[in-house]
Amino acid sequence: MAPKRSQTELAVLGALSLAPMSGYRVRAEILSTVGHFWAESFGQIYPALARLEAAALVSRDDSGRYLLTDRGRLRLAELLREAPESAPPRNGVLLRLFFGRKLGVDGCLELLDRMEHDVALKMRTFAEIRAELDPSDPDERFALITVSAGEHNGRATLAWIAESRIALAAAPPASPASDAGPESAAR
Amino acid sequence: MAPKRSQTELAVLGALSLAPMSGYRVRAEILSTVGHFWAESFGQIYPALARLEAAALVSRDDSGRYLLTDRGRLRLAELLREAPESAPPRNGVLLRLFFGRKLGVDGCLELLDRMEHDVALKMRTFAEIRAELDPSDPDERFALITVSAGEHNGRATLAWIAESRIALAAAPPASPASDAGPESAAR
DNA sequence: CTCCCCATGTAACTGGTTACATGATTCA
DNA sequence: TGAATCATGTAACCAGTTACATGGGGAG
Repeated sequence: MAPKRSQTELAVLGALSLAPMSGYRVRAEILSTVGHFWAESFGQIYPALARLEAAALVSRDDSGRYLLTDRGRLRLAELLREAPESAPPRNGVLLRLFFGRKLGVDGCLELLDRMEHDVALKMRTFAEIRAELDPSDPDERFALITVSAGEHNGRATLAWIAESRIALAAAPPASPASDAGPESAAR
Repeated sequence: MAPKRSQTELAVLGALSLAPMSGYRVRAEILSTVGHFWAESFGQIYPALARLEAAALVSRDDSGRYLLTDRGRLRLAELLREAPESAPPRNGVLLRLFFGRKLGVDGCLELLDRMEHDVALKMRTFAEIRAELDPSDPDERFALITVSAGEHNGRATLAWIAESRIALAAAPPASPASDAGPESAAR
C-alpha cells in the first residue's frame, strides 16, 4: 500500500527538519548521521526534493536552501508514524556459509575473517560517534539509541564469528568439500 | 564489476545443488532454508533459470526438473568464492528512532514493542529449525551456523530494546515532542 | 590558474516485486 | 467435482545506483 517512495521522502524531510540546507547537504547529512542504517543517492534525492517542492512540503529560501513548510512538518510526523517497511534481507555472507559444503571450510573461514575486520572497523567508528554525542542533549539521545543498536549488533556478530570458527574447526570428519566439483583437484 | 544478477544465480544454483527440482520448488526451497537472510521471487527465479539453461549451467531431466550440469557446479563454486556484496542498509525502525524527537517518546516505544514481538517470533522459529537439524550431519552443520547467526542477532536486538526503553523513559525533561508541529495539540 | 569541493540535475540501466494469466495434478 | 497446491511464465511498475554533464566559488 504505502509506496516505498515515501521512505526516501521520510529521510529527506527528516534531514531538513534538522536545518535548512541544499540538496547536496541533505545527502551529506544523511550519510553522516543515519548512514549506518540508511542509504540515499543523488539520483533519489534530487527527484524527491522536486516532488516535495511541487507538493509544497518544502520550499526554498532566498539563498536556495530547502526548508520544511508547515505541511512538510505535518507530513514528516505522518510518515514517522507509518509502519516501517524493512527491505527483504539479502545477506551474502550467510548465503555463502549456508552452502559451505561446496565452498569448503577454508573459504568459510576467510569469509568470517573479512567480516570480523569489517565489523571491527564499524565498531571503531561507532565509538567515535558516541564520543562526540552529548547524552544530556535531548536531541542526541535518539542518535545515541541508534548508535547503540549498531554496537549491540556488532558485538553479537563478533561473538557469532568466534563461535562459528570453532564449529568449523570441529567440522571436517567428512572429506573436506568432497563434492566441490572437478576443480577440487586443481586447487 | 560483478553484476548483482550473479547473486540470484548463486541462490538458484545453490538450491539445485541440494537436489534436482522444479522452478516452483527452487523458490520453496530458498524460502524454507535461506529465507531468513535471502529472498527471491518468482519474477527473478524463472528468468534466472532460463538464462542458466541457455548458458548450459543447468539442464532438465525427463520429468522437467532442473539439475546442475558440470559447468553449473563449477560456476557455483566460482560464485561462492566471489566477494559477497551486501545490499545498502535500510532499517526503517532506526530511521524513525533517529528522528524520535519529532515522533515522540510514545511512538518510539511502540516501535520497540512491535520490533520485540517480531524478533520473539523469529527466535521461536529459529528454535524450531535448530531442533530439526542434526549437528553431526556435516551438511547441516553449515545450516546450523546460519541459524546461530540469527539467534545471536535476535538476542542482541532484544537486549538493545530493553536498554533503549530505559533510555527513552529517562528522556523527557524537555517538553515531549515540542516541535512535532501544529498537530501536537490535536493529539 | 588550477584544483577541489559545492551544487544540480538527468539518462541509462539493473534489480526486484507484484499481479496477472494459464493450466496440470492431486485429493477430499 | 471442486478446492488446493504445483507449476510456468510475463507485463507493468517501482526503486535505486551509476555515470555523466555542467557550472560556480574559494584556496593554494
